[in-house]
Amino acid sequence: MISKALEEYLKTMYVLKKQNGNVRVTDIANKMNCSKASVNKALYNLKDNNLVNYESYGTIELTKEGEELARKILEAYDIVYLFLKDVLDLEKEDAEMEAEKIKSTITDNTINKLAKYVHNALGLNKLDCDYDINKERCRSCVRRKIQNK
Amino acid sequence: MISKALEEYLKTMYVLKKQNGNVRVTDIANKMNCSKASVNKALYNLKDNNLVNYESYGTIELTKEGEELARKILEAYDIVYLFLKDVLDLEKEDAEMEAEKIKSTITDNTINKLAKYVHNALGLNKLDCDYDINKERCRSCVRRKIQNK
DNA sequence: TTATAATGTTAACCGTGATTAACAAATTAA
DNA sequence: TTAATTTGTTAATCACGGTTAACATTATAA
Repeated sequence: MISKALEEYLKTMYVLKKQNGNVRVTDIANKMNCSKASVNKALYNLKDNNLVNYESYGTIELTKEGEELARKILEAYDIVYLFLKDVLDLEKEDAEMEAEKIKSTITDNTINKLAKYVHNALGLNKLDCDYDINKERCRSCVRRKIQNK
Repeated sequence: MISKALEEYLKTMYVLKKQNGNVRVTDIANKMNCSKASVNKALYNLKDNNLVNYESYGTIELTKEGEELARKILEAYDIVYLFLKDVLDLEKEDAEMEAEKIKSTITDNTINKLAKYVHNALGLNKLDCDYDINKERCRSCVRRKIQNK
């Protein structure tokens, strides 16, 4: 089990890869509002956990395992975000911030139950996830999560 | 704003006071599964924040401010717990663990919205019983619900 | 092609929250 | 009342996640 902090780095790398096609220390640092030194540390830590491949000054690549975990983290975020925004009726910005924190603390089981609940509360066709990275992936992952239960 | 770790210590002190009538380093350490040294540190840290009164080898007393914060923390826990257990249908033990973590990360605003939602979803007393940290009504409403289980 | 700029790395450091181990103080039992 | 036990304190240390500042490497523009 890696730390919540490392999960955040991994998630950001995954998103940047989808967005830009590549992943760079500077971009991660900008996105996460931290120093490049911190990113560098995190990078080698994730490498030790077999979640990224990396050599000094080289390209950052998520391993298969790393990608799976990143996707899982994003799915959790999506579900919590949807709940906060569309069920609890939080403002978009608040929902984003809170989802980020909550998704880092709860178990898979809770996420699953929440997904089910969100699905029922909102209706299958209306799963309107406007998480800005990748609408299709996000929507389908939430739907899949829900339908599998 | 004190840290989540310190909030936990404060909460535990409040509960022990209610339970035993007094608060002791050893009891806190046992309840929180940590060393007495850690409790001691936390104690002086809370003292610096005017949340407890304490002198070496003396009795531990929560200040007015400390009691208020402790109550607020417990209220947040109750709301989240109720949601997880009775709305999401988690097992009691899971709901307890998850509520502990979630309540430490979310804002008052989210707690308020969640409280409102839980009240509606479970058909608790009055709709005008808006959750509010300072409203005794609401707290007792939720407490009653929890204790009925 | 070489200076300059951008990018990435490393070392030394900080705060927080935890630990253990040795000690001090207070309480309890003989 | 004194010895033993329990309770509380302190110092030294650790891991983690972060920082800055100096440096190394790579990329880019003249």
